[in-house]
Amino acid sequence: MPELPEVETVRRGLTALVQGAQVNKIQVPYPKAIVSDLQEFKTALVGAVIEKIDRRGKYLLFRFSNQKTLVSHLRMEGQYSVEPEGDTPHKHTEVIFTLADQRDLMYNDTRRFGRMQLVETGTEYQQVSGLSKIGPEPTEADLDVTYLSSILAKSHRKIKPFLLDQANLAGLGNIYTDEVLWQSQIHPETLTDQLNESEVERLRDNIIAEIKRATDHHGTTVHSFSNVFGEVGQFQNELDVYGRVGEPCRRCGETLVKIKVAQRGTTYCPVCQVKK
DNA sequence: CGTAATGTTGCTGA
DNA sequence: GTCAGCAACATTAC
Repeated sequence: MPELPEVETVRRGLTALVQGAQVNKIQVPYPKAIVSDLQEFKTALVGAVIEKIDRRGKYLLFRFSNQKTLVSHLRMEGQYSVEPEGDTPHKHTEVIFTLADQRDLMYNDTRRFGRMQLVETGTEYQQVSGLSKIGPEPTEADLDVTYLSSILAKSHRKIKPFLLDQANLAGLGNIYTDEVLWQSQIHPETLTDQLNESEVERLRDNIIAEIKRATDHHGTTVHSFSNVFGEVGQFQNELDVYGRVGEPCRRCGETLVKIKVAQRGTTYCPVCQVKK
């Protein structure tokens, strides 16, 4: 479930808890979670200090003192937690970083889809496939309206899969895409080259505002998301369409419907969001 | 039991 | 080259 606001919430929690901590020992009960060489992963990180935790799109970037960067993607249900050293791992604990201050940083993943990759700091944009062609962050500073307008015009896809494609812009997943399209009054199957100038501007502004608002609410918890403190998000109370199929549209009162677009469940208002 | 679920990658064929 | 569709990854919940 983690989209950009959830990953950013995790990043902030990790920063508060483990920035500056040194790794003493690493256990990997689920080796498939490590995409890069497992031995190298362990030997390089033991003794290293977590200097900083960055984020790009839905990727977490742990910056270590020895010029190594641990790239971590939570995919569907990856979670970090910090426990006293030696606490029993959870059923789905995949990686345990024992810290020099007698705590364990655990990575848990019920779906086992999340992946980690260790790279030389600075090479992550070449080394990590998802980062090599990632689009701009959905922020006022980075998501330029001219850029967005130009790639929309060049594409012949439906707007929903276009927005989910991290190469176009980073950070949106199924939930916020449905929300932003409802706010912008755009049908999810609208072809991107059919959007007019004012629709593009509206879409951009809504994307930026929605991601910021969801981050301010510490993300959305619909199935399992919680931050490193085990706390759920607050934004699920603010959702207008996602998870509200059969309920009335908050704008016009019409019953919201759910369809499949590019194999993804998609909820929208058939009155407010009309196909061209 | 069948189906769907939040993400990403890679393949196939049009 | 572009795009849609599908499978795969592995598990849980309804």
